[in-house]
Amino acid sequence: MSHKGHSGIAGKRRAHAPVFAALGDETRLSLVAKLSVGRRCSISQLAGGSKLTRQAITKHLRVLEGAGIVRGVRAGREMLFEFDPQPMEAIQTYLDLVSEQWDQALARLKSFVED
Amino acid sequence: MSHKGHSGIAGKRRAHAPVFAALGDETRLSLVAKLSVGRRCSISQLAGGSKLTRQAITKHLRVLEGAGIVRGVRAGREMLFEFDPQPMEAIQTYLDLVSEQWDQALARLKSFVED
DNA sequence: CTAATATGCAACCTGGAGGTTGCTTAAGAT
DNA sequence: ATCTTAAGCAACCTCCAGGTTGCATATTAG
Repeated sequence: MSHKGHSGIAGKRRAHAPVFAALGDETRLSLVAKLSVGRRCSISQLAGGSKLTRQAITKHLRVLEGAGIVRGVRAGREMLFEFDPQPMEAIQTYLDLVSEQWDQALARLKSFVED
Repeated sequence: MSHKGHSGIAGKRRAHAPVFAALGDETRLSLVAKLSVGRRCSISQLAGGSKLTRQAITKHLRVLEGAGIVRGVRAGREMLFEFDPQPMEAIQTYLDLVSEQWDQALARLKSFVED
Protein backbone atom coordinates (compact mmCIF):
# COMPACT_ATOMS: atom_id res chain seq x y z
CA MET A 1 0.00 0.00 0.00
CA SER A 2 2.32 2.64 -1.13
CA HIS A 3 0.91 3.64 -4.47
CA LYS A 4 -2.18 5.81 -4.92
CA GLY A 5 -0.87 8.04 -2.15
CA HIS A 6 -3.88 7.80 0.13
CA SER A 7 -1.79 9.71 2.66
CA GLY A 8 -4.97 10.48 4.55
CA ILE A 9 -4.00 14.10 4.69
CA ALA A 10 -7.20 14.95 2.87
CA GLY A 11 -10.72 14.26 4.05
CA LYS A 12 -9.95 14.54 7.73
CA ARG A 13 -9.88 18.30 7.47
CA ARG A 14 -13.55 18.51 8.40
CA ALA A 15 -12.71 16.65 11.59
CA HIS A 16 -9.62 18.59 12.59
CA ALA A 17 -10.55 22.17 11.78
CA PRO A 18 -12.89 22.51 14.80
CA VAL A 19 -10.14 21.35 17.16
CA PHE A 20 -7.66 23.87 15.76
CA ALA A 21 -10.34 26.54 15.95
CA ALA A 22 -11.06 25.71 19.58
CA LEU A 23 -7.37 26.12 20.39
CA GLY A 24 -7.12 29.33 18.40
CA ASP A 25 -7.98 31.55 21.34
CA GLU A 26 -5.69 32.67 24.12
CA THR A 27 -8.28 32.29 26.85
CA ARG A 28 -9.08 28.75 25.79
CA LEU A 29 -5.41 27.82 25.51
CA SER A 30 -5.02 29.00 29.07
CA LEU A 31 -7.96 26.86 30.19
CA VAL A 32 -6.44 23.85 28.47
CA ALA A 33 -3.15 24.54 30.21
CA LYS A 34 -4.83 24.65 33.58
CA LEU A 35 -6.80 21.46 33.02
CA SER A 36 -3.96 19.48 31.47
CA VAL A 37 -2.23 19.35 34.85
CA GLY A 38 -4.81 16.69 35.74
CA ARG A 39 -6.85 18.21 38.55
CA ARG A 40 -10.52 18.66 37.68
CA CYS A 41 -11.77 22.22 38.09
CA SER A 42 -15.13 23.86 38.58
CA ILE A 43 -16.23 26.78 36.45
CA SER A 44 -15.82 29.27 39.29
CA GLN A 45 -12.35 27.98 39.98
CA LEU A 46 -11.41 28.45 36.35
CA ALA A 47 -13.03 31.86 36.21
CA GLY A 48 -11.22 33.06 39.32
CA GLY A 49 -8.11 34.96 38.45
CA SER A 50 -9.40 35.75 35.00
CA LYS A 51 -10.49 39.21 34.03
CA LEU A 52 -13.45 37.73 32.25
CA THR A 53 -16.87 36.94 33.61
CA ARG A 54 -17.87 33.51 34.74
CA GLN A 55 -20.30 33.39 31.83
CA ALA A 56 -17.58 34.16 29.35
CA ILE A 57 -15.50 31.32 30.76
CA THR A 58 -18.52 29.03 30.59
CA LYS A 59 -18.92 29.78 26.90
CA HIS A 60 -15.26 29.04 26.24
CA LEU A 61 -15.59 25.76 28.12
CA ARG A 62 -18.58 24.82 25.97
CA VAL A 63 -16.49 25.48 22.86
CA LEU A 64 -13.71 23.25 24.15
CA GLU A 65 -16.27 20.63 25.08
CA GLY A 66 -17.76 20.83 21.59
CA ALA A 67 -14.33 20.03 20.18
CA GLY A 68 -13.99 17.12 22.60
CA ILE A 69 -10.93 18.62 24.26
CA VAL A 70 -12.67 18.88 27.59
CA ARG A 71 -15.55 17.12 29.30
CA GLY A 72 -17.87 18.50 31.97
CA VAL A 73 -19.30 16.30 34.70
CA ARG A 74 -21.78 17.38 37.33
CA ALA A 75 -20.71 17.07 40.96
CA GLY A 76 -23.31 18.34 43.35
CA ARG A 77 -23.88 21.99 42.71
CA GLU A 78 -20.75 22.44 40.68
CA MET A 79 -19.71 21.46 37.18
CA LEU A 80 -16.27 19.88 37.06
CA PHE A 81 -14.31 20.01 33.83
CA GLU A 82 -11.62 17.51 32.96
CA PHE A 83 -9.13 17.33 30.11
CA ASP A 84 -9.39 14.75 27.34
CA PRO A 85 -6.14 14.32 25.39
CA GLN A 86 -7.61 12.44 22.43
CA PRO A 87 -8.48 15.33 20.05
CA MET A 88 -5.12 16.99 20.58
CA GLU A 89 -3.36 13.72 19.92
CA ALA A 90 -5.33 13.51 16.70
CA ILE A 91 -4.20 16.89 15.38
CA GLN A 92 -0.69 16.02 16.48
CA THR A 93 -0.62 13.05 14.13
CA TYR A 94 -2.18 15.26 11.47
CA LEU A 95 0.68 17.72 11.87
CA ASP A 96 3.08 14.80 11.60
CA LEU A 97 1.49 13.89 8.27
CA VAL A 98 1.96 17.40 6.92
CA SER A 99 5.55 17.47 8.11
CA GLU A 100 6.19 14.16 6.42
CA GLN A 101 4.73 15.43 3.17
CA TRP A 102 6.96 18.49 3.41
CA ASP A 103 10.05 16.41 4.08
CA GLN A 104 9.32 14.29 1.05
CA ALA A 105 9.01 17.47 -1.01
CA LEU A 106 12.45 18.58 0.19
CA ALA A 107 13.86 15.17 -0.62
CA ARG A 108 12.46 15.29 -4.15
CA LEU A 109 13.90 18.76 -4.64
CA LYS A 110 17.28 17.61 -3.42
CA SER A 111 17.43 14.59 -5.69
CA PHE A 112 16.37 16.77 -8.61
CA VAL A 113 19.09 19.26 -7.91
CA GLU A 114 21.71 16.60 -7.36
CA ASP A 115 20.82 15.01 -10.66
CA MET B 1 16.81 31.89 33.58
CA SER B 2 16.94 28.45 35.07
CA HIS B 3 13.91 29.15 37.13
CA LYS B 4 12.32 26.07 38.64
CA GLY B 5 10.94 23.39 36.36
CA HIS B 6 9.28 26.05 34.24
CA SER B 7 8.18 23.78 31.44
CA GLY B 8 7.39 26.87 29.39
CA ILE B 9 3.83 25.83 28.76
CA ALA B 10 2.66 29.24 29.88
CA GLY B 11 3.48 32.55 28.30
CA LYS B 12 3.83 31.26 24.79
CA ARG B 13 0.09 31.16 24.38
CA ARG B 14 0.06 34.62 22.85
CA ALA B 15 2.40 33.33 20.19
CA HIS B 16 0.63 30.07 19.42
CA ALA B 17 -3.02 31.04 19.45
CA PRO B 18 -2.86 32.84 16.08
CA VAL B 19 -1.33 29.77 14.44
CA PHE B 20 -4.04 27.50 15.81
CA ALA B 21 -6.65 30.03 14.75
CA ALA B 22 -5.23 30.18 11.23
CA LEU B 23 -5.51 26.40 10.97
CA GLY B 24 -9.02 26.41 12.41
CA ASP B 25 -10.72 26.72 9.06
CA GLU B 26 -11.38 23.98 6.55
CA THR B 27 -10.55 26.10 3.53
CA ARG B 28 -7.21 27.15 5.01
CA LEU B 29 -6.36 23.59 6.03
CA SER B 30 -6.95 22.61 2.43
CA LEU B 31 -4.64 25.37 1.21
CA VAL B 32 -1.94 24.22 3.62
CA ALA B 33 -2.37 20.67 2.35
CA LYS B 34 -1.92 21.81 -1.25
CA LEU B 35 1.14 23.91 -0.48
CA SER B 36 2.84 21.39 1.80
CA VAL B 37 3.52 19.16 -1.18
CA GLY B 38 6.29 21.61 -2.04
CA ARG B 39 5.27 23.13 -5.35
CA ARG B 40 4.70 26.88 -5.18
CA CYS B 41 1.26 27.96 -6.36
CA SER B 42 -0.28 31.17 -7.65
CA ILE B 43 -3.50 32.52 -6.21
CA SER B 44 -5.48 31.61 -9.31
CA GLN B 45 -4.12 28.10 -9.21
CA LEU B 46 -5.18 27.75 -5.60
CA ALA B 47 -8.56 29.30 -6.28
CA GLY B 48 -9.24 26.98 -9.21
CA GLY B 49 -11.29 23.98 -8.16
CA SER B 50 -12.63 25.82 -5.13
CA LYS B 51 -16.22 26.99 -4.96
CA LEU B 52 -15.00 30.22 -3.43
CA THR B 53 -14.01 33.40 -5.19
CA ARG B 54 -10.42 34.27 -5.89
CA GLN B 55 -10.75 37.15 -3.41
CA ALA B 56 -11.94 34.83 -0.69
CA ILE B 57 -8.93 32.61 -1.29
CA THR B 58 -6.69 35.67 -1.25
CA LYS B 59 -8.02 36.64 2.16
CA HIS B 60 -7.41 33.16 3.51
CA LEU B 61 -3.87 33.26 2.17
CA ARG B 62 -3.28 36.57 3.93
CA VAL B 63 -4.44 35.02 7.18
CA LEU B 64 -2.04 32.11 6.74
CA GLU B 65 0.70 34.55 5.84
CA GLY B 66 -0.07 36.57 8.95
CA ALA B 67 0.50 33.43 11.02
CA GLY B 68 3.74 32.77 9.17
CA ILE B 69 2.53 29.45 7.83
CA VAL B 70 2.85 30.62 4.27
CA ARG B 71 4.84 33.22 2.43
CA GLY B 72 3.94 35.05 -0.77
CA VAL B 73 6.56 36.09 -3.30
CA ARG B 74 5.93 38.09 -6.41
CA ALA B 75 6.84 36.50 -9.72
CA GLY B 76 5.95 38.68 -12.63
CA ARG B 77 2.25 39.23 -12.71
CA GLU B 78 1.50 36.43 -10.33
CA MET B 79 1.88 35.96 -6.61
CA LEU B 80 3.41 32.64 -5.69
CA PHE B 81 2.76 31.20 -2.26
CA GLU B 82 5.06 28.74 -0.56
CA PHE B 83 4.77 26.76 2.63
CA ASP B 84 6.85 27.53 5.71
CA PRO B 85 6.94 24.65 8.21
CA GLN B 86 8.32 26.62 11.15
CA PRO B 87 5.09 27.79 12.85
CA MET B 88 3.52 24.36 12.61
CA GLU B 89 6.62 22.80 14.08
CA ALA B 90 6.31 25.28 16.93
CA ILE B 91 2.77 24.30 17.84
CA GLN B 92 3.79 20.68 17.50
CA THR B 93 6.32 21.08 20.27
CA TYR B 94 3.71 22.99 22.25
CA LEU B 95 1.33 20.05 21.92
CA ASP B 96 4.15 17.80 23.06
CA LEU B 97 4.51 19.91 26.18
CA VAL B 98 0.82 19.59 27.00
CA SER B 99 0.94 15.85 26.41
CA GLU B 100 3.91 15.59 28.69
CA GLN B 101 2.14 17.49 31.42
CA TRP B 102 -0.86 15.21 31.05
CA ASP B 103 1.28 12.10 31.22
CA GLN B 104 2.88 13.34 34.41
CA ALA B 105 -0.59 13.91 35.85
CA LEU B 106 -1.51 10.32 35.05
CA ALA B 107 1.72 9.11 36.61
CA ARG B 108 1.02 11.05 39.81
CA LEU B 109 -2.49 9.63 39.93
CA LYS B 110 -1.17 6.13 39.46
CA SER B 111 1.44 6.37 42.21
CA PHE B 112 -1.20 7.84 44.51
CA VAL B 113 -3.59 4.99 43.84
CA GLU B 114 -0.87 2.40 44.19
CA ASP B 115 -0.23 3.92 47.56
C1' DC C 1 -0.45 48.03 -29.85
C1' DT C 2 -4.07 45.34 -28.00
C1' DA C 3 -6.12 41.66 -25.77
C1' DA C 4 -6.10 38.53 -22.16
C1' DT C 5 -4.65 37.14 -17.59
C1' DA C 6 -3.41 37.78 -12.57
C1' DT C 7 -3.77 40.40 -8.91
C1' DG C 8 -5.02 44.48 -5.92
C1' DC C 9 -8.33 47.53 -3.77
C1' DA C 10 -12.54 49.03 -1.76
C1' DA C 11 -17.22 48.92 -0.51
C1' DC C 12 -20.56 46.20 1.17
C1' DC C 13 -23.32 42.42 3.50
C1' DT C 14 -24.33 38.86 7.01
C1' DG C 15 -23.78 35.80 10.78
C1' DG C 16 -21.78 34.43 14.62
C1' DA C 17 -17.86 34.90 18.22
C1' DG C 18 -16.89 36.94 22.40
C1' DG C 19 -18.36 39.60 26.00
C1' DT C 20 -21.69 41.76 29.38
C1' DT C 21 -25.74 42.19 32.66
C1' DG C 22 -29.75 40.57 35.21
C1' DC C 23 -32.49 37.08 37.00
C1' DT C 24 -33.57 32.15 38.28
C1' DT C 25 -32.75 27.75 40.13
C1' DA C 26 -30.06 24.05 42.58
C1' DA C 27 -27.35 22.53 46.44
C1' DG C 28 -24.43 23.18 50.62
C1' DA C 29 -23.60 25.36 54.90
C1' DT C 30 -25.26 27.21 59.42
C1' DA D 1 -35.42 27.61 57.44
C1' DT D 2 -32.34 30.69 55.58
C1' DC D 3 -28.23 32.40 53.66
C1' DT D 4 -24.70 31.72 50.34
C1' DT D 5 -22.41 29.93 46.63
C1' DA D 6 -22.37 27.57 41.83
C1' DA D 7 -24.27 27.37 37.81
C1' DG D 8 -27.88 27.95 33.95
C1' DC D 9 -30.66 30.92 30.89
C1' DA D 10 -31.68 34.63 28.01
C1' DA D 11 -31.37 39.08 26.02
C1' DC D 12 -28.43 42.18 24.29
C1' DC D 13 -24.27 44.55 22.26
C1' DT D 14 -20.28 45.17 19.25
C1' DC D 15 -17.08 43.85 16.12
C1' DC D 16 -14.87 41.23 12.73
C1' DA D 17 -14.37 36.89 9.87
C1' DG D 18 -15.74 35.23 5.68
C1' DG D 19 -17.75 36.03 1.56
C1' DT D 20 -19.38 38.78 -2.53
C1' DT D 21 -19.22 42.24 -6.48
C1' DG D 22 -17.21 45.81 -9.34
C1' DC D 23 -13.54 48.24 -10.99
C1' DA D 24 -8.47 49.51 -11.45
C1' DT D 25 -3.82 48.15 -12.51
C1' DA D 26 0.22 45.44 -13.92
C1' DT D 27 2.26 42.00 -16.89
C1' DT D 28 2.55 38.80 -20.50
C1' DA D 29 0.94 36.94 -25.06
C1' DG D 30 -0.08 37.62 -30.02
